[in-house]
Amino acid sequence: MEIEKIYDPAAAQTKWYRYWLEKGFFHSEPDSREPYSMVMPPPNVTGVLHMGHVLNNTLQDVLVRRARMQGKNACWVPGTDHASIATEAKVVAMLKEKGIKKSDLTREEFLKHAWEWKEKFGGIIIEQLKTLGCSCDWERTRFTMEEDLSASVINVFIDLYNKGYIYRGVRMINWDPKGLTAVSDEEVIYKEEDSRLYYVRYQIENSSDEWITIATTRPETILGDTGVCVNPKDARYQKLIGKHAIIPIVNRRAPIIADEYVAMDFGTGALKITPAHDVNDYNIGLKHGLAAIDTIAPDGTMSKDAGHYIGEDRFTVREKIVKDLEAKGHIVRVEKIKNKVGHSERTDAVIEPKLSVQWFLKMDKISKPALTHVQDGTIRLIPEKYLNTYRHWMESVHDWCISRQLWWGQRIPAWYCTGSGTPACKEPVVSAAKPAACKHCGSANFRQDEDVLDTWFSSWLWPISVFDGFKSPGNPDISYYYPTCDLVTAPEILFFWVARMVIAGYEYMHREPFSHVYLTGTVRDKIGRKMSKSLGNSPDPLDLIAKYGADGVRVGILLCSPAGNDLTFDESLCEQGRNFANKVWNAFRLIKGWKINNALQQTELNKVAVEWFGAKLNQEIENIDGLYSKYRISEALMAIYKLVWDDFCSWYLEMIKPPFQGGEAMVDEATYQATLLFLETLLKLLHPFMPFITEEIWHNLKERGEKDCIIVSEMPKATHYNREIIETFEGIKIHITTIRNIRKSQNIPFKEKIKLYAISKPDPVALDFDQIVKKLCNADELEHLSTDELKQHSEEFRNAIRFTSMQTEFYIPLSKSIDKTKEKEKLEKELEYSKGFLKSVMAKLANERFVANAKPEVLENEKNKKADAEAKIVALEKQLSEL
RNA sequence: GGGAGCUUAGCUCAGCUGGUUCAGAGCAUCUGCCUUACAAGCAGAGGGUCACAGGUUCGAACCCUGUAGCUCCCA
Repeated sequence: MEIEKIYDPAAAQTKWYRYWLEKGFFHSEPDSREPYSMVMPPPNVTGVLHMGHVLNNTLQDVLVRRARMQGKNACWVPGTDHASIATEAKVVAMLKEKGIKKSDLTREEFLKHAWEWKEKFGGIIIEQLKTLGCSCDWERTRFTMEEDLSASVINVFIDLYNKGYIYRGVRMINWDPKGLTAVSDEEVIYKEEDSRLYYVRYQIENSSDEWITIATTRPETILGDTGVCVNPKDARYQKLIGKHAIIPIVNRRAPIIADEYVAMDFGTGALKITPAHDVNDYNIGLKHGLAAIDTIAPDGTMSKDAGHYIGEDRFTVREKIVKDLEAKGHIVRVEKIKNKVGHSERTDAVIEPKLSVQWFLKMDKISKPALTHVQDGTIRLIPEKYLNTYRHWMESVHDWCISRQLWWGQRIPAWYCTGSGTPACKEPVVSAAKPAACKHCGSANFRQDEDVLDTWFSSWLWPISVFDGFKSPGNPDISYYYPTCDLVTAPEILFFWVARMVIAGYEYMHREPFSHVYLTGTVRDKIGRKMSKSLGNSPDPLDLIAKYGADGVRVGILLCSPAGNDLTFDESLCEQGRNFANKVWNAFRLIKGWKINNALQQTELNKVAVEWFGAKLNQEIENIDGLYSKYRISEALMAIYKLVWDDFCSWYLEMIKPPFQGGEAMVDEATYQATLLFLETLLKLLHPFMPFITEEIWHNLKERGEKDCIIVSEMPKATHYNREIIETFEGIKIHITTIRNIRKSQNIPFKEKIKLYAISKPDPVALDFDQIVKKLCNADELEHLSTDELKQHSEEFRNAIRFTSMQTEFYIPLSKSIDKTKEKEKLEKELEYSKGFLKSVMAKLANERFVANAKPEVLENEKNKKADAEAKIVALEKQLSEL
């Protein structure tokens, strides 16, 4: 059977993914083995696969496949997140296209549309992950809004409310006028923008021409001003403190107060106070008892309370009010300024600070264990540099605003009595079901809180809820899989999600939810921009997979992803991955083409080659294990890459490659079996990174039983190995490279056989490699001569090229005369370098303080360097004189 | 405004306790090869004032101080 010269990944991908699923290799049930569990950061139901997911999920798949092969009971739980704001926005947009307005629908009708949307599009990303090769336990796929998980969310809310952690209060919140919802602090993105700073003068009450000038970037908020504040130390305003200013347009009298908060050097040093629309103003207002007038409606237009420009958008009003103020002589001047403006992460609308009644989770007490257990190493952040950031946040954590003015999500289980009622009836009743009767007035009429909970309020329970830890505490799954082992996620959501999962883990399981948090970098394009849909600078992963194969894409993304560092992704990396797959394929093709000849004895050459690669393989397994333990995944991949390509293909296979004779390549049994075992070992090491091609070759190598798959094979472990042979071969490699170099510089074609003579004290281990040197240098002879014997060859060596490699002198007799000038130049250059090197070593050794202070090993080393350099100089000088 | 981090070859990055694992890897580049596994390949080679300026030290990519540029987080 002819094997294709170029590996075609497409067929193998569908074939093996289906096979793995059929055999249930991804599925896990608790048993006596050590568990390895991991929860997938649930992607949004609105999402389609992007490069960030590719990176994140490839890493997880590598970890989980390796764990599975190490004999652990591996369980990777996938799922999706309902993403309140994003999904609701999508559904609203979809309805709008159909000509339906959300406001025309009842809550139930809207939710029906939302669920339909979710059923239709919500699974896309999950299917895409399969293309990538993710070995998730799909039977355990969860969704944050499914019935059980929603029940857990509601119960946790009630529990925390009863514990006194959840409260309802009026707070300054970040209002998204486009999404018509509150968003958390973490969902506000500050962008630097070109703005204007308007200097506006307010007349002092009862004065004819006395003014105070304030500076503001938001003149439209003047309508809500209830005070003017100056620094108490500011000499300019001493006489005004305690007086009143008249707010223009609205003609409201507002007290001039003094507070340390005001910076004297910003603007005019006088600050207008709008308690309803600025968080700092709000705090000052509270302190000084100023009224808060809410002048901006939820949709970002001026409200009735503004009294002017009612119903007009805040940005239109900004232009208008400036004109009106100017007309009335209030504008003193206008400056250009750069300031940071908050935008909604979801809708990009400019955030409006707004007073609002919201639900909050008190964070001070509940978050304590989440800090201590990250600091004490129970939970390890990788890379560690995030510890600082984490601590900083946890030490200054704010209460978490958990209500959202949306319909898509878990509705807050709070009920308000609508009976005639006493004032006490206004207090909400928190319970999963509608209360039977009001405790205060006996009414049976209640309305439920309109708001839903923040999506993170459900995903923070994820590592517990996916194992039904709330629904049935202590069930076999939760007892076996919790705490999970690794969590792989992006640093952007360290606080949104990771920290909160830790909090929930300690609150409800009294244990960490995971022991390691691997934080990936951000995927950026070639010029350093974050890859995003809006920029259109992200390739479609599915296109990449079609072009380079899933294995190629996996290798491509991992090659450039050191933990926690951003990665600049370039398509050429996938090409490199594809090329590597092809290399592996061809190594297999070569070996597969050999015929075993039982009449053949294993040659000395093959025996040495097998011995060397066996040692090298074990050394690298040890190395790779070390890299994994430090979560240096891309380095582990590179180590395997080099092991396969350089050591196995370029060195080992070239050593043992049998010649073609009579159309067949014959190899002895022992070498063949050893090589096969090496290849299998390499495939296993490679499997977590390149699952498809390794499984394909695995089954092509020999007939396998139904369940004899590489995915469940045993990961190779390092055994004791011969370090000496590796070291010796490193020297031999240098000889070979030097000889190849000489060939090239002398224009000796590789096909032409050469004779080699070496003058050295033969090293028994090195001698074993003689056959290999001959083969790889295409020499038909390699003779070791003593200095005396050398003399006998003097005639023959008259026209020989002579060179030194690692203190061994070599001679290659040539048929034609050699190019002496070129050779001389090269030797002189080398001599010059060696002399310079010796000089630097001598200088060190002549330095008394160095000799006195340096460690003995270091000193010894310098002495060796000196001896080596001196010997080399002698040899080079001799060669030069002979030329 | 406050904090954290980064700057090493053309590109992306390693570089642990200051000293032979110290200036490295992969890619790209250049040169020669269509050699019976692979041109998606083989064999070689050339690339760096370790951001800059000081300091500590016998010795600095590594430690200290300052400067510049970049990134992220928080307000």
